[in-house]
Amino acid sequence: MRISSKGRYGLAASVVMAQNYASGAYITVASLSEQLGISKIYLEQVFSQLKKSGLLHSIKGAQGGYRLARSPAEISVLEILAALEQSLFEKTESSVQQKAPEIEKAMQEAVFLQIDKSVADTLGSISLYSLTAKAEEFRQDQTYMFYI
Amino acid sequence: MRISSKGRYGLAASVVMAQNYASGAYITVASLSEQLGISKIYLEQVFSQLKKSGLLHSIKGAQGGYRLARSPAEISVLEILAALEQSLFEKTESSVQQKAPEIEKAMQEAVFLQIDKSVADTLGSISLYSLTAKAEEFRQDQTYMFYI
DNA sequence: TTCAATTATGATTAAATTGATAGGATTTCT
DNA sequence: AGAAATCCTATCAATTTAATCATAATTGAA
Repeated sequence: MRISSKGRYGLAASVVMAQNYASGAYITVASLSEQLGISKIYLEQVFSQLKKSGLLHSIKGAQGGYRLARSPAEISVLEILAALEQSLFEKTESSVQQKAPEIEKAMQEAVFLQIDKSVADTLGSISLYSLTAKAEEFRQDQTYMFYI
Repeated sequence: MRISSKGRYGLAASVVMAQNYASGAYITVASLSEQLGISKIYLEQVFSQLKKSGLLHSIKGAQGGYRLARSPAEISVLEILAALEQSLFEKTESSVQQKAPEIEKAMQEAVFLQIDKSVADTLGSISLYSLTAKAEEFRQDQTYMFYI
């Protein structure tokens, strides 16, 4: 399934935020942008949305930046993507309501509702913590491969 | 999750095709278009794709039309939507491969692959037959409500 | 108190996708 | 021959997405 750039960038940036969470430091968009190779002004918009959704806390001005509002273990990938991917979570609208309402109802109940449930279930069960832990594993594997 | 018009139309039309499968008749796009209140020329495109995917069989010319290539019990909603919704089944592309390959890998494995799996699982387990049966239930409920 | 660093916000642009229409070519039954 | 269909390709408008730009507001520190 296609996840938009906004979602992918937001997710990747959230992992870096999680890696820095323990330190309590506030991270600037500029440093994330460089670290991940993402346009800074675009990432600003992404962070603005994440903040609006209550996932980030920010401090303005010099020495300011962003910080996760909660611990990575208490943030699910569902929340992050829901804040950024409209189309992934909006309800599928009606198509043949007028002339064939019984088909419309059946599709809604048997198909669209089920997809939404399973996606929400799947994403809701992945914490930002576990995602970050997995990235950490990969990082170490890579280091080994590099030095052998 | 947003399912495009193509997907919704194709699914609804497939239900009608399933309702007619037992009769062995070939159904025209024109009649489906009227029955469902969908633009005929648009539905033609939808059917062209469904045919290309092997879900429909067609006969050209006068008295021609379309027919399901297999019985509704042997067709899953997954196959129908896969034929019509590119974005639902294309792999999510890379975002931060260059600068943070370990985060990219973790997202792919822990998030994107899992969503794809659960969607495919869910949709693969719904047959066109069961969807049609559900529509039939709703139709009967409606009839009762109408005459009481 | 000024300056630089930073978030915050809204407008703008360009490209891609989607939804729909149009026209005609081809096939086949009567 | 003519009508009824599928088939094919091009086009258009609207929407969404990705990215940029400009600028306001806030704040720490020299």
